[in-house]
Formats: sequence, structure tokens, C-alpha cells
Amino acid sequence: MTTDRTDAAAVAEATTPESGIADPIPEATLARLPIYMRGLLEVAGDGVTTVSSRRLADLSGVNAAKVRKDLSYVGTRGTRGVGYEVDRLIREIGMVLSGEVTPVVIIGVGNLGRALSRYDGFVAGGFPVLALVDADSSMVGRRIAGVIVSHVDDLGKVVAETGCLLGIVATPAHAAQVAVDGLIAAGIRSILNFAPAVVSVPAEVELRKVDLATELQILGYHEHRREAANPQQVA
Amino acid sequence: MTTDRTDAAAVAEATTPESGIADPIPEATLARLPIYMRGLLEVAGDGVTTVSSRRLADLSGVNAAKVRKDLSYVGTRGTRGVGYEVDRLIREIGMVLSGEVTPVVIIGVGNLGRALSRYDGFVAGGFPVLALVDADSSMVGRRIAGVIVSHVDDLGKVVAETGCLLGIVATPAHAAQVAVDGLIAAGIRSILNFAPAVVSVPAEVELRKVDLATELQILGYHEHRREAANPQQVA
DNA sequence: GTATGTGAATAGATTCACAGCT
DNA sequence: AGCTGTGAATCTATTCACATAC
Repeated sequence: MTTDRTDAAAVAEATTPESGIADPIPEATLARLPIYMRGLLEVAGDGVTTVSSRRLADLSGVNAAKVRKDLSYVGTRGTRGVGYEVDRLIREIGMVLSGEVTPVVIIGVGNLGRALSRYDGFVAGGFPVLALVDADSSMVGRRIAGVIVSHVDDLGKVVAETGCLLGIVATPAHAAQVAVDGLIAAGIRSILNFAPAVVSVPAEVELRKVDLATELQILGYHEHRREAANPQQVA
Repeated sequence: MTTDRTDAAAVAEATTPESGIADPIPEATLARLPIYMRGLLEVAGDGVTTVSSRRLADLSGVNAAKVRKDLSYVGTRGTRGVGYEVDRLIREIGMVLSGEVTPVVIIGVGNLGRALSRYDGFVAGGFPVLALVDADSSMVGRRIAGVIVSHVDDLGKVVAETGCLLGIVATPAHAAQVAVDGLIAAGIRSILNFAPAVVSVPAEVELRKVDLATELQILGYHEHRREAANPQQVA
């Protein structure tokens, strides 16, 4: 994707006229923008040039009012009576969502780390995995998805060389804090943690968490509850 | 925040002491219970018998008031001036979170599906993966993490035999809706979707979503934003 | 003194509903 | 007519603050 500052300024205009930085987009909206993006790319592929909030909502599994409010944070303007211009929307949401290619380092190449390093969706979304590190020396030197595994001690060097800006932690729980500390020492300030452990980071570091076991436990609760509610009925 | 369900019965009985079905635990609280559980198991291992909300909060990366309010929903009672009894808390949270072992079927054994089927955290959390299916015949018959892969056409049979109650979708995006429909036809009513696609389900089915690329995009936004804010860093 | 339990206050996200533009 | 843009209303979640109990 191209980065041009003229558009950046246009987006920033939302509420902050002079300072170059736009208002922060609500977390909940942010989480939906990539979904909208997928829908937009889909209809763009079909040659459609405008979408209504209703149509985009259907494609995204949300309601139309939410789409409109979300897009208002992005600073996009649609045309009343018509809808939104697909290409323009793709460009503008793309701008908001990092705009350019952002390389990623994964720490921990066990089952999960390997699966993540091969996950097509990352590179497709502009997040190529350019570095892999592990604490286990027997892993070092292996090639996974085209990337040679380095030792975790060389993390700083590898990050500097590849220019990675995002770090993914895919270690066991007991190694997670050390991994996170290492990433921060290497200059990474945005981290996605897959290890089932609570880790602490300084305030300036952005930490997100994906907790696979917890997801199942939440589902399990609902399943359980439903069974308790109607013990014999199968819809 | 993946699913909205309007459970008329549950809403109607806001304060039911012990008649039939009880608590509608808030979604946000539910998502934290497994985290508390991990902290509790940790301190229990150290022989500690009581915890304060403050201590549990520190272990879980949240604040103490939230812990207390959350625990009030699970119906637990602590002792003022002392704290909560660790064993009892573990037992009660365990009860809420499905209580018993809940087997899982994974549909799609590509990179991600294989990694998930080998993920220790699932079985440790009471969610053993007892069935694997795939649409690719060349995968059928393979043994992964001790489970033989079946063909997706046999999904109904496999689910019935293994008693799986939860389904995980780990297919490519274009196959996700078919996979979900298959799970529902097989009687599964609680689904965790890893495919980067919007899928629709009937209202009685609980659908949660884990979107890996989206997680990175959200991080990317924050990283991007931070760089725009202080442009003196790495180019 | 210490820590729970919970109403009340605050913040955040969703949905409604309608004025206003094309 | 059709559809956006957005204040206002609503629902959900978080945090505060303090009476209450040990």
C-alpha cells in the first residue's frame, strides 16, 4: 500500500484541524474496520463501485447504524441517497490500519509459533513474518516458512536487521514474561501475546492478548447453561 | 463481543435465589474468570489458602474492585477483613465454567488446525480434542495428536460417536460457512471460528470468533499512531 | 485495622430516530 | 424517494467510595 501524506492530512481533519494527529478511534470500532475491509474488497472484486451502510452491514454481520458511526470516526464521507464509494473507503480504512507493510517477529516456534509463521492471513494483511526466534538451540538454524530461526539471545540484532515493529509471543506460559521483556528491550512496543499468562509491560507498550483456552471456556459456559435450561430438547 | 443472544427466560428472572436456572453472568466477567482461575491455581500450588481481591487482581492484571464485582456474580462469598478461600473459589469458578470435561471437534487440519489440535492448553482446560475432520481426502486417516482425521462428510457420525459439544472452525475463509453449517447439522451449537470470514448462524447457536489478522491490524494502528505522534524514532 | 460487598457515579458502546442532503 | 450523519437514549462495563463485617 502507498503512504501519501496528503490523504493522511485529510483523515486527520476529522476533529483536529492543525495538529497532524487524528483523534483516537474507539477500540470497538477499530476491531470492526478489518471486517469492513474484507467486505469491501469482496464487492470491489465484483466490480461494484458504491455500497450503502446497509449492504456493508450485511456483509459484516453488524447493523447499519454501527457501520455509519464507525465510518464517521474514520472521517469518511458518503453521499446521501447513494452510499459510500468503495475504492475510497478501501483506501481510507487502509490508511487508518497502519497504511504500510509492517513486519513481525515471532518468539517461540513450537506448534503454535510455527502455525502462525505459516499463516497466510498475516502476509496478506500486510504483516509479513520476517523473523523467528526461540530459546531452544535445536530449533536455531531451521527454516520455517522461508525464515531461518535465530536464537532468542540475538533478538535485538534480528529485530534491528529486519525492522520488525510488531512482536508475537508464542512461548509456553512460564516463558512469556521473559519473552515480552526481550521484545521490549529489542525496541518492540506493540505485542500480541498468545501465551496463557498475565504479563506486565510499561505503559507505553501496547499489549494485546489472544487466549485460546479462555475462548473455549466462555463457549463452554454458554453450552453448559443452555443444557441446564432445557435438559432434553434438541432444536 | 461476538454474539448477541436474547434469552427471554434468563432476563425475566433477574433475582432468582435458587429456582432452576440462575445467573446470567456478564460477558466481560466471564472472559476474566479463566484468568482468575489461573492465578488461583498458581497460589494454591504455593500452599496459600486465602487471597484478597487485591492480590488476585495483581495476579490477573486488573483492579481489585473489578475482581470483587466479578466474584459477586459467581455467587461467592469472601470473609471481610480476610479475603477469599482459595480452594472454594477454584471449585466455584470451575463449576461456572462448564464444570466437566467438554470434548471438542476441529474442522480443518491445515497449519492452524494441526497446531490447535496439539495445543496443550485445551486438554489442560478440560477441552480435549476428540475429533478432527477435513475436506481433503489426502488428510483422512492421518493421526494428529493421537486422533485419526475423518472426512468432513462423516462429521455427523464422528460427532455422535465422540460426544463433542464444541466445534472449532480452522478452514480457509471460503470454506467457513460450509464448515459452520456442517457443525450445526451435526448438532453442535457452540462454535469457535478462526477463519477470517463473516459467517451466519441461527440465533440459538453461540458463535465466537478469533481473528488473527485483525489482532495484528489493531496493533498496527496503535504502532502507526505512536510513530505519527513522536516522529524521532526509527524510520 | 483490614477487606468485602454493593449502590452510585462514570465511561464506553450500541441502537434509535430523524433531520438534511442528493 | 433513498441514504447518510449524528444527537439523544439505552444498554453494558468499569470504577469509586463507603457502610458493613471480621
